[in-house]
Amino acid sequence: MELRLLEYFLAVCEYQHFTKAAETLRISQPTLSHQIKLLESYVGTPLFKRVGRKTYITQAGHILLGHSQKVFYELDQANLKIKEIQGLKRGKLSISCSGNHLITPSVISFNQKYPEIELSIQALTTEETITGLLNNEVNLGVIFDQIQNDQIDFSPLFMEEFFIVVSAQHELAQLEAISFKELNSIPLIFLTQRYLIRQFIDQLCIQEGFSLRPKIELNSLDSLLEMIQFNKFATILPHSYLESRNNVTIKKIPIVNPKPQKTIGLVYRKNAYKDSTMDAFINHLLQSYNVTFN
Amino acid sequence: MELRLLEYFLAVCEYQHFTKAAETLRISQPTLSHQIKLLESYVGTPLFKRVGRKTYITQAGHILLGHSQKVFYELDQANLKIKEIQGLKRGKLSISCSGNHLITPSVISFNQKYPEIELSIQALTTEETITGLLNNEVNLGVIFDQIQNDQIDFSPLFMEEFFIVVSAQHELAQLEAISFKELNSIPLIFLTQRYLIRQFIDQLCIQEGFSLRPKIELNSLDSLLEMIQFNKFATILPHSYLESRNNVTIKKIPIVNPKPQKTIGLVYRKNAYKDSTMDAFINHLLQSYNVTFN
DNA sequence: GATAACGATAGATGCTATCTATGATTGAGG
DNA sequence: CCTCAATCATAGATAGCATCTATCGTTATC
Repeated sequence: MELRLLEYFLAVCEYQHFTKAAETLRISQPTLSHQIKLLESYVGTPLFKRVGRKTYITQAGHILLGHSQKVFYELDQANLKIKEIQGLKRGKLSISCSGNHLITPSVISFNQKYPEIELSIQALTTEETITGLLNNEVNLGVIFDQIQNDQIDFSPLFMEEFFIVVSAQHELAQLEAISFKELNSIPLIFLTQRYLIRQFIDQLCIQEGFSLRPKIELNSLDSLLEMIQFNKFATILPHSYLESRNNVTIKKIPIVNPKPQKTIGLVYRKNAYKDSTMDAFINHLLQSYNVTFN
Repeated sequence: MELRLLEYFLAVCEYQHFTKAAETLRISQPTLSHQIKLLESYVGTPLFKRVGRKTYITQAGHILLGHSQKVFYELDQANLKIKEIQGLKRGKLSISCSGNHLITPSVISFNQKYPEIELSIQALTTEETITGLLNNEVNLGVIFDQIQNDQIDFSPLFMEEFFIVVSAQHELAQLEAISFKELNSIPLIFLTQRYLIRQFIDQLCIQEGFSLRPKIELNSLDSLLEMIQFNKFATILPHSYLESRNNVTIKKIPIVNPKPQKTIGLVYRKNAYKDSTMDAFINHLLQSYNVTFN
């Protein structure tokens, strides 16, 4: 049975008159009669009582009428909601990032602009983000670069710089800058090797001819920051994270020669259809960091 | 947009696989691809994300999925209810009769047999019943005969006999029978001339050479019965009514020579489609009165 | 790098919704 | 009682579209 038949049916119900209904439907009266007959054969019972010049709806007709109206209501609703998505009045987006701090400001401004769009943000490792993207569990990722996967598109957002971080009472607190090599002799706490930040710094150390030996390894930036407060250790943290935790009791010291920095970028599935929700968020992020966007 | 497209869409959603969906739908894969594309052009946005060998549902697809399921639910419900009507598990019937007493026993037994069918019964004059039938406000009527309307079908149910009725203390209370002519000399109360019973008796009187002059005219059988209790008057009432008001304080006396009687019959619109509800009630009535039914 | 899996595309075909013309029935008016 | 207009049903022709088979392009997998 087809929707067209139900449309015809509703028109006949409205006018209780085949000829008038056919006119409004812009079809010929024989066609309408024929199609209603077809519908009646589908439901197995007459829907109208044709007596003389008048047409009445039968019991079965009344029942079908009610449910047909609901059918069209559902279709209208679906249409409306889809249009809302296209107009950014509705939507969902699942974002994965290597540290919430990377996108927190953008997320807030995006939500102010499009308050009806639901954002789900989770901090995951770069690896987890990629598998999430490939399994379609995640729409977007924000990660450090170095991705070599031809399924994934990468767009640079900004350059992340890494600082030595100590408490204000630490012996190094007054230094203007620290050269990279000095890391070899400073008592450090740092992230575990699962983290791309750690891997990145480790690699730089090898290039500089030594290897990093943190006194303590932890698996969250927040834990590192907390440990710093005991005045004993230094650690290395990304600039954007320090911005998000504007903490006066700590001191950040630039590292020089070489300056460790890394591109932060947006990743999503290559060739994937970007619905308007995703498109809007991507553009918003690029705009936030003054990246030219297409 | 057609329901077929939604069926195809649901199948693809279920399997997330065009070829498998096409197989269960018993159509070819190219047809399915083509039809889904058509649906996507109708809703104005992709419903599936085809990436490599895998197929994912888009946001818009999810929305359409939910509403499509509701659409099919509504259609199922309509179908179910219509089938229930045909199986007499559901239904409505509007009945008009010249006195509820004519069908009370049948109505009760019908309700016991088909408790889910709603009956609306109203006592109206024969004339009102006929216009009700013609205006489609009433499905069935039970009336005294004499109907001359080629729009209406008449099926006899039983023969109604009319009795002289007096209180047990009335001076005529002991008579075995009264001849029709004696009505001329008995102080009577009777229905107004709007009633077919009255018209019928009036006509018989004229045939017998006199005219009826009731001392009081009333417009309900119950009022007549009440008046009788004052021992002063006699009245004429139909047998079926007296059966329904089994009142020991009154006495019914047969009228003879001629015996006034009248066929009670079932009326409904000629050529009208009789749905199963109506058919069941008609057959039930005919059976109740041992009339052969077709 | 060959192969299998899978969806998209192209062109042919058959079903069916649609049309016009006409018939049948009904109701209103002279 | 007859005629005419209104209304829905029927019949046959036609055109549009869903469907098919054959084939291509791309993507994983061994």
